[in-house]
Amino acid sequence: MVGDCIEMLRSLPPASVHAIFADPPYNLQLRGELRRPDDSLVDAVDDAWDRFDDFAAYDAFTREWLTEARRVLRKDGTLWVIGAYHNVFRLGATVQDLGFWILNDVIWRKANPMPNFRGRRFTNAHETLIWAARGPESKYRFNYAAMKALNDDLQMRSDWFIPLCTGAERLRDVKGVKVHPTQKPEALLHRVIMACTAPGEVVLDPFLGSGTTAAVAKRLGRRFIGIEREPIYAEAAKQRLAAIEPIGESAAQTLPSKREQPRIPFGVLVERGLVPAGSRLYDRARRYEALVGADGTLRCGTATGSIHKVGAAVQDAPSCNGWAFWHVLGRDGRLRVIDEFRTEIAGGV
Amino acid sequence: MVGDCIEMLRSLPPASVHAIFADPPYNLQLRGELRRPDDSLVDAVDDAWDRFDDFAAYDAFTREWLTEARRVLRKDGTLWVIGAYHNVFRLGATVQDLGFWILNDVIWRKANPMPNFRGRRFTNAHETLIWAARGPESKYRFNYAAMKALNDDLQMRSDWFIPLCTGAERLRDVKGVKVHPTQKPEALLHRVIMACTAPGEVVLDPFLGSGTTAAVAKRLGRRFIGIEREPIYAEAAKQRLAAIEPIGESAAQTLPSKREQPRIPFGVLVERGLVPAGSRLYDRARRYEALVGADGTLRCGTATGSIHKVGAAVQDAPSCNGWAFWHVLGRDGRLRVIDEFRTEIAGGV
DNA sequence: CGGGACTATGAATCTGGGG
DNA sequence: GCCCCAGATTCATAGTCCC
Repeated sequence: MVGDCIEMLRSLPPASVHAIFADPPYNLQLRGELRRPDDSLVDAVDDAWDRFDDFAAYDAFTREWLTEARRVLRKDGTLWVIGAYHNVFRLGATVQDLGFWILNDVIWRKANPMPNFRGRRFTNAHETLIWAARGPESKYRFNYAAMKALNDDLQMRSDWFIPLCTGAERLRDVKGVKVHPTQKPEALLHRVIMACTAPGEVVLDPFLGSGTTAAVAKRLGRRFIGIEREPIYAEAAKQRLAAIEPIGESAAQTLPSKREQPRIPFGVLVERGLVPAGSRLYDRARRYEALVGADGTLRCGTATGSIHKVGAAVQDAPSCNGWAFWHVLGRDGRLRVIDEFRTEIAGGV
Repeated sequence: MVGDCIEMLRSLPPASVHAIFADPPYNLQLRGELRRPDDSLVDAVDDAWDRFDDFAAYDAFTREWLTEARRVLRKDGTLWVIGAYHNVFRLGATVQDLGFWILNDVIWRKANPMPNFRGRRFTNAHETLIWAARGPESKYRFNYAAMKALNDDLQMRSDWFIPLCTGAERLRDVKGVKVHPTQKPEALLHRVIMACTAPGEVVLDPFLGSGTTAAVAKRLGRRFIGIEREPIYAEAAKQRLAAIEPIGESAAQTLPSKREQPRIPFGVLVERGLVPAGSRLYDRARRYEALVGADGTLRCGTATGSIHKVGAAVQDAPSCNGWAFWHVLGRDGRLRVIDEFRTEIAGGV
């Protein structure tokens, strides 16, 4: 969509998108007035009013588009906002004020940042992303297993090391001039979209710019909505998108976590004779021995109940994952954890 | 000084300190107990000093102490504030509202953060520091050369990799219980104080806690003022300080900073398009063919998982180095082992 | 004394589905 | 909306103990 971000957002139905990625401008034009860029503040007078005015206008704009974004976001959807120290604190505070629930702040560590030429500050080598659910109680999606897989089977951390967008990926006009001043790298959006969406879900970018969000969403088999006010950027994004081929559906899937897999009650193993009623289960150290009941319950001393309940009871622990705690004793004398039987019949229940 | 931060600040003369380091309460909002997967209980920060009724109360408190801090700060002085996503956006916005001029936000990347035990978010692996001058026109001190020297003659970046405060540095009582829940590492304060002060200048910490700021300031030959409300913490800091010897003025203190391992997950090659999602990998004999998923996993027959796990599964082997096992098929029909792509990535991850 | 096994712990807004 | 309960979930260090 080409047009003003807030107007376009208002035209979208409520609770309709699964994820929002927003890269708002920080020296933006408000209602036709051109705001001064930061370095034009040459006035030596320490004029606090003036500064407050600027911040207030920016905050009002932020509040307005974030309010609409929240309306458009599904209950279980999440919001990503990216910014730098000039604006990210105000963004984050407004995100919280509007009722979003921050899940993480994520640091994009730039592999190749621009050095600080005057030697008066630290090299500004990162930007900050805020990841938030619609509210504190939201059942948001987080593709934990996929993120872990993406990071060589270690939990993904909140600091991401990703190069700037350069080379062939950077959109340039016929003269070789870059089309957009702050084109985001596709690798960044790849991680964002893989983290919190499934194939076919809808990703919205209210400040589309050169179209990185839409490009990555399309390639990963997600649907997308992009809003951009400047026709030049919108046209560049359109052309860019036309050349993108989605990867196959299988490759676009996120590794399902155990929680998403079909649940198999222990009783099914008993019914099918994989763990027969009347047989015995043991913990790893063979300190405890439990009798398998025909109804899928265990008995161990005075404790009776589910594999989890009895596992917790014998250990005097608050809870226990019985699938990982209990074992079957094989004929070779080796213990086999009962969780393995579940995967054997994962085909159907 | 032992006493309320705001009252004590009011008692200090205006424009009298060169640098302020502040680690205010984070206003964590924890809802219940949290257990590790092994059922052990996480020791939460549930102290009364960290509880506020709502954002408005926290903001009012922030505004009050920052106002006094600004009054006490010299015109050429700078302010450091540290926080996490719970509070840092509100802190930063207030810093700006009061007229401070943000110079950098700096990321403390934790070498050994606590994992996310429930797998519902990214590992919270960093905290944010805000570095600000008193105003836009301030002639603040930045020891550029010292920072560059501290960083192997490269400009110091805005992301700092520093371990948590553990081991002998961590203050403990006679029972071995940590004295303060959030003691900051001396390495962090070393860099802060070295960056923006000269020997003999005054460093103020309005939330002294266990006294890290004062300890490092004393060792580096800076004068210091510490304010702490809790007598227990104040007493611990006092004892800690008594044992500190200032280093000689000419001493070239080098940090025992640990080099970080440039580990490159396979998923990064996928994100960056070096091995695109949806493409195929082969073993050397081309007996097996695997599909590359967008999350950096492979799919080959029924096997799904990391390059190592799938490599092991197809060979029916206990383990496998996927970097050496899998290859990309080039246009010339030649196989290229994926390990070669790792070396193409500059820097680290 | 070295190495391996085992344990402890760190600013944490840490579950979800069915009845 | 509330209650109940199945069951999913951890990484880097430092310290201790034992062989």
